[in-house]
Amino acid sequence: MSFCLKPYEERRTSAMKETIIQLLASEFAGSLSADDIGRLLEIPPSPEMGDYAFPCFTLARVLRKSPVTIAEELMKKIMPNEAFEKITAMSGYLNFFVDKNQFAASVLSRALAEGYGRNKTTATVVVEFASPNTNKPLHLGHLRNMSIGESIARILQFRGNNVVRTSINNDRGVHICKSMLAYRKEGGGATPQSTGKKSDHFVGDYYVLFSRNAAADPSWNDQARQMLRQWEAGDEQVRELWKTMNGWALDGFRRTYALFGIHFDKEYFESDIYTFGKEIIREGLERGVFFRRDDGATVVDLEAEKLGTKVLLRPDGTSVYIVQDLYLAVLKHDEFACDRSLYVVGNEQEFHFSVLKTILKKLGSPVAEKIHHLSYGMVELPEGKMKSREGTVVDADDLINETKNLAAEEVGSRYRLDDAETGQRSLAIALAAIKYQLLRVDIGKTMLFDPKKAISFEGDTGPYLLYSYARASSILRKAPAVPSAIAAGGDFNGSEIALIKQLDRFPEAAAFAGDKLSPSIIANYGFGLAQAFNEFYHASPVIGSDREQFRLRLVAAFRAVLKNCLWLLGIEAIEEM
RNA sequence: GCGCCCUUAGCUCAGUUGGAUAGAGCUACGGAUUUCUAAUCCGUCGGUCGCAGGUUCGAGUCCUGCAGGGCGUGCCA
Repeated sequence: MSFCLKPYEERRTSAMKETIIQLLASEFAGSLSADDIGRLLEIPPSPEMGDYAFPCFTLARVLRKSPVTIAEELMKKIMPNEAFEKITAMSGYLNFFVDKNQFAASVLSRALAEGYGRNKTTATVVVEFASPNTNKPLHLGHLRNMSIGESIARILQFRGNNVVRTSINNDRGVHICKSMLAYRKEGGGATPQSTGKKSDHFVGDYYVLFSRNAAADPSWNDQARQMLRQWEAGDEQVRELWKTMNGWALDGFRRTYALFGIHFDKEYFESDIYTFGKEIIREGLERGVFFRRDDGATVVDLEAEKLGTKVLLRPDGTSVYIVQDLYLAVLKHDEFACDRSLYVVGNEQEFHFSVLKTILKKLGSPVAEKIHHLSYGMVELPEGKMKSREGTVVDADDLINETKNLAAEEVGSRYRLDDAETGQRSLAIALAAIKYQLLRVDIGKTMLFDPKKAISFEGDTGPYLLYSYARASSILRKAPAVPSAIAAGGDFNGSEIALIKQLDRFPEAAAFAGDKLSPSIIANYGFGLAQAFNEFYHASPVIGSDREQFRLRLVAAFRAVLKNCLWLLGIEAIEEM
């Protein structure tokens, strides 16, 4: 099921398209709505064929005429029209050539105005992402998750929503006890401070140590389970150790979040909420949605929904994971009065979320219709899947630091800068490279991440966008003030028109990205925009040209729109590379 | 076994919800810098859109079947 926000109050299409839609809508009053026409309108394969095209094939049946005839008749009816240079009828298509002066003036004034591409819907949306386990440091998979979560949050904000960023820390359970056990047995009192290790990596090392030991001696697994029982019984020493190590893990995560440029409005902890949800269980039993099985377990029958039978409480009365998720879903809804509640979670949990949603639905909860699993695909390496046991996991901090070092080399080979400036630029470039790489692929798809290519700074990459932005900034820095109105019209060259058309498409791209909850739409649009700019840059000198005034405005508009694209991707724009 | 997802150039990916001649980046090769940042730009090479049917004036896009791959199908989280 696709997820859509409320209808848009503001015009979401391009100026050019809107003009054509209105024109055609008055011609087809009754037979075709403005929406229908908007859907049918397309961009011809080449600019020589027109700026927009309207295919007449669907009308052929209704009007009992050939598409060719319809196109020709329409052309005669519409022309002359001051908005168009000409309109031609070609093999069943009606091709529109817009008046470039009017078009350019309209696009530039809109693109330079405040709020270009935004709208005013005011829904509240909760976006939950990151949600790490506190037993090992963040890895590449978390970086995809975090990039998606932050970008989605920003896209929704940009589209007028009130966005709340949350994370649930999975800080209890047997996997947490594993690193605790290894530390207690073999840590020898070492600390992150004493070893100089980043604290979450320090914790992760003991998780690895546990895995190694448990492989040789399976009794380690029993000891971990024993420790979990002690934890649940409130054993003071175990709780103390847990507090300390969780603190280390969380401190480390927060440093990575800060480095990566994300934050949360609210963090939840599994240890706080895992015992709750009894109220939901009681309600379900009362209503006959849940029932008690012979062995004492509390279960819900989802056979009708083809989801099997789900156990909620074990025979001993302890609850399974989904109960706390039910609780948290309701908690977030009550706490933020949200209209939507999104979960950025990997696609391996699709089944879990359909169960969660179905149970809420059976309970008659309004939350059921508001939650949406934003499922994303796994990240694979050239060698295949990442496996923590085999040590093929790409660590988040390591990746950021290595990419930053490579960016610093690139910066250093071009400019003579002090360390602080080099550090700042290379971090921005590295993050742009990583985030863009992770966001350019459709979120639903499994993606391949080649660390060697991730640090490439050429072509379809984050640094390419940054570089384009820096070039535009450089022109504007060196130029006289940008005029507030177009001084020159006249003959537009191909690179100017191509760039203007690309700018005109931004509101459509932003709206579409918001509808589909898809950062890759912004990434791909932004790349196309930067490409159009770089082509313009080579073909059209700005400063000192006889079209300087107009081109300065064009560069300023480009810079503003690209800056928004970068922001929507969670990427910081820098003025100089 | 069953359910969901994926398959487009050598590689990585787009393809605006069914429209004209399927695009980009990387790789390889060849070019562009007295001029606003060459992390750029231009050109060449590269396609049975996994396979087979179907619907349609029109299919990479929708439907069915098949093949290959991934994920799930826990009283784990």
